[in-house]
Amino acid sequence: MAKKPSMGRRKIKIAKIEIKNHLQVTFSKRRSGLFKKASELCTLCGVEIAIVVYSPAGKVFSFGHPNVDSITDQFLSRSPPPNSTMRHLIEAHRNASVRDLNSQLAQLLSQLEIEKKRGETIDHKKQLVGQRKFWWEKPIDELGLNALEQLRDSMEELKKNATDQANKLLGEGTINPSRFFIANDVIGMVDSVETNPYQIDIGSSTNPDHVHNFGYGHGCF
Amino acid sequence: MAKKPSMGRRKIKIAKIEIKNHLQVTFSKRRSGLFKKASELCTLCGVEIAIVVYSPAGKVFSFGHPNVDSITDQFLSRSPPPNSTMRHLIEAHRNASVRDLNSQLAQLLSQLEIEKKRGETIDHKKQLVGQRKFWWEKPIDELGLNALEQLRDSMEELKKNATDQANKLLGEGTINPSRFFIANDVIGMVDSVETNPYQIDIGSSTNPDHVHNFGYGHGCF
DNA sequence: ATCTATTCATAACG
DNA sequence: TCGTTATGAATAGAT
Repeated sequence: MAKKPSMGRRKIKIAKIEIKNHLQVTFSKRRSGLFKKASELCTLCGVEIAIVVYSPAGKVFSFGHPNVDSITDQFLSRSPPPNSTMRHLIEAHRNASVRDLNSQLAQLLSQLEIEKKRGETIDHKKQLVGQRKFWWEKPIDELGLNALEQLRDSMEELKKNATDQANKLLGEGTINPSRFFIANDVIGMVDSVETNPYQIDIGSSTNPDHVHNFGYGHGCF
Repeated sequence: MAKKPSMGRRKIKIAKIEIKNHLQVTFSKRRSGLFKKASELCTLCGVEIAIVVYSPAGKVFSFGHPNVDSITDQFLSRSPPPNSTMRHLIEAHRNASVRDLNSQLAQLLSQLEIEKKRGETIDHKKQLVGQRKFWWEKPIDELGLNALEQLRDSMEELKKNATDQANKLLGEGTINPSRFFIANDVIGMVDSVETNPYQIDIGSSTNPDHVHNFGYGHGCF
């Protein structure tokens, strides 16, 4: 056999791939590569990372990692608003217990409100500058916020009770977080929510070191 | 010059680097590498990506969308994908077990992160333009708000499903479900939230003046 | 930060 | 999607 000429890797220009099939392959490969790099960075440097990718098809792929040993707060003093909250949320999430999902959700929603307000502010500026009136704006704003608040409240209550009840049904005298979500040293990857050929192994994180198995599945922070 | 025998790259074990100096260098290098990869993936496949990294020093590094230039505009003018995300989330919620609530929360978190990034991008753009130049670019301005509202709607649905499920669970118990979920304006006493310093006023709805039911929160969601 | 030898990632193909 | 191969890229270690 004279030839096995796989042209091997060839240089490509970084521009949008047009051939759909090709694009799909590349996306898949590079996504894996990216997540792998991220996981390595996590392990090597003990940092916290969150990655979210929206595929062209609208699917969502995400990667997250807990393992936060080094959390200083040089940042806290600098940018107090959303990020610190975020960091807190993530950090807290890693120790999530069933009952705490409640408060975490609350925080999330609070954050949402903040973001929403930011958006409203933008709209408001638009008013000042342009010819936009505020006839529809205010009603909608109030509506949205109010709805949001109610939603938040209800959800908190709901989730609290739901989780409590669920725990009872599951026969948990003592809430043991790790039983459900925790895998502190496990790098979690959340694949697009539906197709999950693989299952994440939550319980047996026997070897924290060699966790390259970001089991495609619901990940934990 | 006779020789420059750098040992060249050597294989390393993927485990936490202890030598701080070394770690810092590696972190820096790999972080940029990661971001570059992300950028390429953005360009090649036209996807949206958000990366947040909390360095061991507590610093925050983030990578938004694409590389600010090429794909940003194109993406911002398009309808945001969050829809499908939430759809999946909601769908997944049907089979939600307590355990899955965790991953869903993670998804929401990620979603929020995206929104925040988007907002920052918008703000940044406004600055560059001079605060009042392109207000006609409504699509861009409204995108964040719109996405947020979609999120809100989706969460309502999520809650609805959650409620159903919770009621189902409670239906097997002795407690009357309606006591917990049927009255949004009567709740107000969520206690598992105060543990968090960043928790904003949970809006216990104790203020009658603010409780308008704009059609969003009647009874259950 | 720069350089080099190597390892790692991956484009094209089956 | 998965495996193979040759090549392009990233980067560990030292300067």
